[in-house]
Amino acid sequence: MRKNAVEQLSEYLAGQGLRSTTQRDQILQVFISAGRHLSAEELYLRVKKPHPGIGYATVYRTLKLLAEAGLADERRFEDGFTRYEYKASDDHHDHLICTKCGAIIEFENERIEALQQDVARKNHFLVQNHKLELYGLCGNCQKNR
Amino acid sequence: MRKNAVEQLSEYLAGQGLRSTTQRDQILQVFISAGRHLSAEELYLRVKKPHPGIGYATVYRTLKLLAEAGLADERRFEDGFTRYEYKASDDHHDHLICTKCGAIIEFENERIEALQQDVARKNHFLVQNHKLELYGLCGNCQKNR
DNA sequence: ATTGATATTGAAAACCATTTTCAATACATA
DNA sequence: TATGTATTGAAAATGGTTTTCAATATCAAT
Repeated sequence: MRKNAVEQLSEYLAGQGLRSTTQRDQILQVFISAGRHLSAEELYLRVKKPHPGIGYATVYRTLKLLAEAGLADERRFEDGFTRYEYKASDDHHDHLICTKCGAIIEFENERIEALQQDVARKNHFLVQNHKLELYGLCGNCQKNR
Repeated sequence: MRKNAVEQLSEYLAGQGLRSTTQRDQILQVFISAGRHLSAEELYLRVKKPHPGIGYATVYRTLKLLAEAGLADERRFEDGFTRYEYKASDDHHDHLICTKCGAIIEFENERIEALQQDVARKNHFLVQNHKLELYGLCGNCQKNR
């Protein structure tokens, strides 16, 4: 876990006139130490164990907050619910998603990113954000089909 | 409208042991003649005018059917609902989406697609499908900000 | 420290796009 | 033309997410 993630949240909150709370800090810590691509419910279940008092709604609210604060990325794959992942300051990555077993593999590719910028430029478009997902079969699922 | 879209649907239905119905044909025709990236509700409203008897659920059901039949692509952008677009046999394209005015610009880029295949290959992954969306500001919205 | 204003919380209810249910109807095969 | 069943429309249900609301906690000012 990044040393100052909790601080980073505090700063964001202070800057917005919002308040630091123990729940927010606790949720953030569990979020960071948990695996990637968690849904709100998955995080809720993990948070419940060490902090049984925390409610469902607070987890939802905190995840949105973390996204606003730049500490999390919000992603909607095709499985019906929103997943969040902890966002290190500068890494951007995309996803390979197995349609059979649900495995999610991350990748980065600068050349693709560069070509995206070309496309945007040609269309007088200013990119703030992007999303690239390749759906298909992972190595394992190709064998065991 | 492609000459034989209705036929194409009929063939799919027959092949699956399903039935052709006037509603399905009517919805398909409105779907094709309407603009792209329609939500179920938007299509429902357009279908209502010439065919007031058709119900909401039937539009939903037919859109899923068209997707299964290969006549439509189902896409979830970040605005909360599923959008469909008529799928010509072989074109694949991706999207630039304006976060301010909601405009959707389509583009194709073979070099990006080729690089995607490279990434997949390196990860022993077999791509069935992909999705690339660039979110940002369109030319107009950059000016009028 | 104490107070006061108000942001936040947990639980339950509300939301809302989408799906399902169900009785009535329409399609396709014999 | 009759028969079995897929399909329909309307309404209810579903399910992830958001909102409501009274109780509580935070923080700035005292």
